[in-house]
Amino acid sequence: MAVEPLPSLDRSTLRERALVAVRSAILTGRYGPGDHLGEVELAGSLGVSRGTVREALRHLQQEGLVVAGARGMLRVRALSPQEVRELFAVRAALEGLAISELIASPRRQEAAARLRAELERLEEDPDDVLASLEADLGFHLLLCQLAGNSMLVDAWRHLEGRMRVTIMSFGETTAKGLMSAQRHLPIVEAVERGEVPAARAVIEAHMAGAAEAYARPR
Amino acid sequence: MAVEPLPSLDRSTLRERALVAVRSAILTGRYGPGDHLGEVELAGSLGVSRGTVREALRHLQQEGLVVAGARGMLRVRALSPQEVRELFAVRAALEGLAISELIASPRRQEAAARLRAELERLEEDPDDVLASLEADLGFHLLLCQLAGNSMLVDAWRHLEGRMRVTIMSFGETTAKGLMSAQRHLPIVEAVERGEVPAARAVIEAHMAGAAEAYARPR
DNA sequence: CGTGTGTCGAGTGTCGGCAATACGATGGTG
DNA sequence: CACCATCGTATTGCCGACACTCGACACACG
Repeated sequence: MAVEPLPSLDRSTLRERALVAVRSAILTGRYGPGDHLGEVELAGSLGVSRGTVREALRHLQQEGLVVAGARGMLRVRALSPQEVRELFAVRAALEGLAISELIASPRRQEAAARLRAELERLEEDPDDVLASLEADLGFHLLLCQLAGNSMLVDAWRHLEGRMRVTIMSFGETTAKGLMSAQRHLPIVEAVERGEVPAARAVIEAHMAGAAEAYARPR
Repeated sequence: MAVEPLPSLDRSTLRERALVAVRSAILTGRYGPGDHLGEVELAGSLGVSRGTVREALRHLQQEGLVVAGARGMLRVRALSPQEVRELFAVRAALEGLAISELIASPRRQEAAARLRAELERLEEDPDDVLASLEADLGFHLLLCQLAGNSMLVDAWRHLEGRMRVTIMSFGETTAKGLMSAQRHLPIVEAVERGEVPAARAVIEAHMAGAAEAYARPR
């Protein structure tokens, strides 16, 4: 008799799978900024219908990864240096909120410990840019999540895709120094010390540094 | 011969029109929180195909006005008091950024004047709740736009729908005092004076007040 | 009487096709 | 040679139909 409790099946819809497929195709550079994302082409290569791809593309459009060009054709978005700066400014505002809510929470020290643990992922393999990016964004997302504000997390995620294209569109060189554990340590320390204004200043400096790096023309 | 310069035609797609139709149906209370939004029913009453309605619904889902319930069925979202507080906290963070960027800009006084002009709309007809809501949100949106940060505007708009359902779900009574010009005047004055920390404090107080009012159970 | 099974209605998921539109090539014309 | 009408093509907008899943209910069977 079979006692093995059969692994639960993948319940995701085709639309969801198409979404992650197209998103990661963009994020890995398979499609670069400005490239045209044709419904028929994508539907063909993914092996699904146009309608399905369409919904995925609309989702990405709302995510800001894709913009409508002439005749409603969708293309991979290219962020101007100005927009990159704006993006990081908004992130700074959101994460500034996160850090002050975190500090105000009773679980502050526990949260700081979680963040400190997350930092280790940044140290693991500094040469693997992809892993470092995941660790970096993971750290900042965790910061938002620990603040316990679901709307904040949602707003942050709304920016995530644009962050990723921006960072990925740079070569390895730029990203390297920015995603080190050392650069993130002050954030954790600020949480531990619990001084809100100082903590916000740390976040703002962190973001300002990144913004300038990524706003430089390639 | 016709010299009348014929009004330019409506070039919006059916999808866009379906989107605003469904959105305003929700916002005006035609569908209340928890109500089921069936594709077939909507498609029928709007006179369009299911696919078209579907895209509109997905958009609203990303906007946070609609959530997926059992078996993928979409329903109008109901925000908990906790979520309402979170929402206003994020708004405070965003508009805090707006106000400080605005103050830092060289066009500060001109912007303050624009805001002051916008205030008048709030005074026009304090008894018309709908108009007051438009004027209120218009004022805050203008604040973000004047900051000249497109990502900020985008993030703010991402919250807009949820703001509207929250406010509309209250009767006239609650909303009245909150949307007065008098309550918004300190914001303009803070911009004029140009003191960033004070201005942020004003915004935060403004949002905190609104949050507590709308987080009260009905 | 409980349990498992078939059936049915309601809904969403997915698809392929037709229509509309804009763009570019092509060829004709002054 | 410049200009313009025309046609083909690439691409999205929109639709109707079929397939699948789920939950509720009835029903036979032990």
